[in-house]
Amino acid sequence: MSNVFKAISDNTRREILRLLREKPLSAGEISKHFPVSKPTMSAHFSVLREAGLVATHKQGKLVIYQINMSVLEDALLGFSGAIGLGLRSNTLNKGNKNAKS
Amino acid sequence: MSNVFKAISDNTRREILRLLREKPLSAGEISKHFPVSKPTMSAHFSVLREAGLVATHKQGKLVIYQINMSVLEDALLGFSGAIGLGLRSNTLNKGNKNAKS
DNA sequence: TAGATAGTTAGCTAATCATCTAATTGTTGT
DNA sequence: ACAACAATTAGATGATTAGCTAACTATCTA
Repeated sequence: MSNVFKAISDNTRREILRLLREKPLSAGEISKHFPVSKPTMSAHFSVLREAGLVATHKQGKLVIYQINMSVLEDALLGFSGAIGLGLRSNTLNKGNKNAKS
Repeated sequence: MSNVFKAISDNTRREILRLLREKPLSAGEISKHFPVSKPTMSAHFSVLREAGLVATHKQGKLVIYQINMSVLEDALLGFSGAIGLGLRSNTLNKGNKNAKS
């Protein structure tokens, strides 16, 4: 999906995904790590959500963001394959896409 | 490198890389595959070149573009690692980054 | 119910981007 | 030297983008 590449073309959004690698985080917790306004962060979240790279659920007044590894994997692997770059998914993570390590 | 992700965020540029997978091509040969003007294509080539994704050499009046697999591999693998997505380089292609298949 | 907190939406701006046409540079062949 | 061809540069334009402040919505708690 082209939206995935647009989404990860921005450094702030790549950093958001990196933070989400550890564990799901609320919008506010994520925003603390960046020197930009909350509305700007919210816009970044929208881009990531529309690309399917993150999923959300509400928890009280918090909105929890969670990374969606498979969408990222599909895009990267698909592109890598189309280009003839032989990237492979790590079999250790198969069926455990959100593994911390 | 952030420029790599910007470069591959555009569909035309991803297609250019896909064409270059087969073999090095001149600017004109590449341009034939796209419904945009030559100057626009030239601008796309600049973005790819500045990201280090392609290298060029002149051959008479032709400018030959060649894909640089290792830069792409480094960026994708680096990001994949930072995010905790366990992509690995295909060992079959080790030391043969420009392999056709 | 009122105040505080979390997050998004609305509306704006400056910068970047993809695209175009016209002009320029460089190379080859006659 | 000149015509033809390949490609880039110059310069303009409309669209998208990342950023901001202000205002709104929703939830919790005192």
